[in-house]
Amino acid sequence: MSFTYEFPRPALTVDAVVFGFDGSGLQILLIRRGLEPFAGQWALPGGFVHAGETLEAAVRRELEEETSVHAVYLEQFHAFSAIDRDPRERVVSVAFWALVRKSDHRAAAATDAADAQWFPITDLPPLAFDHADIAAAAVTQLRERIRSQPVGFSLLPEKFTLTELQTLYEAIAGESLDKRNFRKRILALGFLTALAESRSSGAHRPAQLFRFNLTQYQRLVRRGFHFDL
Amino acid sequence: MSFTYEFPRPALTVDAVVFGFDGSGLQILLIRRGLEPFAGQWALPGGFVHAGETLEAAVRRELEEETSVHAVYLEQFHAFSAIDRDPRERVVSVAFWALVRKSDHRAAAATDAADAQWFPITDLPPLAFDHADIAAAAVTQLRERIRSQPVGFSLLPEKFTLTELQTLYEAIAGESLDKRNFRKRILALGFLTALAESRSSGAHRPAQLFRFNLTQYQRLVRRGFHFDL
DNA sequence: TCAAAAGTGTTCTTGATACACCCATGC
DNA sequence: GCATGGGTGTATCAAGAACACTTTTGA
Repeated sequence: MSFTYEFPRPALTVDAVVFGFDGSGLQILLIRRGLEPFAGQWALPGGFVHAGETLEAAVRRELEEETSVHAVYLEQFHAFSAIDRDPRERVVSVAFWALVRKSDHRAAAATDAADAQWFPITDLPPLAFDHADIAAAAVTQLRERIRSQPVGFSLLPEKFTLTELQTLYEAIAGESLDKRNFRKRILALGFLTALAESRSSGAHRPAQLFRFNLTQYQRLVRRGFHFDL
Repeated sequence: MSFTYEFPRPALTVDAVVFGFDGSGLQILLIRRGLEPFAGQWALPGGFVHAGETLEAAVRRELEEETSVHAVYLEQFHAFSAIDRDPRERVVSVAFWALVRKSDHRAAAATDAADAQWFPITDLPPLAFDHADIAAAAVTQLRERIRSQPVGFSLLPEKFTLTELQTLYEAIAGESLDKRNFRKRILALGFLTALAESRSSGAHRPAQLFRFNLTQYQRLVRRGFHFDL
């Protein structure tokens, strides 16, 4: 089956910058390319958009095929269209960033099949195509987004401690925060629910567990609520 | 000349939501479609992306061809990919929003060639395709953006009064602002330069003119400055 | 009993808000 | 001299920043 067109069309792909959190730093999921160009190099997961699927469906499919991770949160952020970004032909790529709960995904966490691997954002290998630019843009977006949207929770387990949450925010912001002020502010927002449980992890006082209360958050938003940390 | 591909490819277009300001309200530039589908209906300017041009180049070309306006500011904001958004074939469109100085463009202001026309954002006609969604998304983005980026100045003449600037901010935010507080805040940001001139417009005290000082703004940004009105 | 992380309040400073009158001009 | 929009200051309040010690547990 082949298709004929009047004018040459740019091909359309999607690429995903998948973020994970290992308890101390932010990471990105990369795959090792098998084929030329850039064979053997690390790249973002992604691929061509099929004619019958939306961009988001294409990203989800590619993520499933190439890395078997399930993104909790997925958001489109920019289309990259430099003329020579792919040496083979003209390709425009719509980039997404995604958040994954590594804790939920034993499979994803263990995607050490040598062809998919997590890398700390502070220490990425050389990337194929313009993927380094795409990854950098995604990090910038995530940094901005976390200040005003409750996206961070998609990187943590359902139940988490305030210290874990703070560590995550510090990893994304790239600066350390005052413990008392962080707790005051985040609790004052009113969409964290304290659970009856706590979790002990070593020779010290166990930590109170919390979860993100989505319905409460949505109720606040409907009342015109918005925050800026 | 025709081109053959292995798999059907979604076509790629760009669409532009062009904002202008008439001194009292925000407006969007629309064109009347000549061809089916949606012949005779209003639509956003835009069209197919050629193989040798970036997305931004494609928008600028289409804007020039269809409306002869020159966008001072142009920013990509979202790719729209619903399967059936174009009844003819599969089309993915990358949408941009653009800011135009109507005051500079006698031509653009006079694009009343019946096939391109300004409409107040509060009173848009029915639009072709999913263009109403695209326009709504652009307005949302502009509202958010103006709070933390000095984009508004691209809608005003180079020289403007603080009252004009305030009226613009009020039109975008959709709420009225306190005159003294607005002036205090906007001047405290430190990137407006007071000119030696003033402008009189009727039987009252003439207004001081200002201009946006781009180099000063960039200097501030380099020092980590950011604002949130 | 010691080490290690969890948890907690107050003071001070800064920025946001609310608010009312005089000024310069053209008619 | 009057109507019209331009221009200015202060007092109050709320939110953010700085800062150090006690608690609970396991080893």
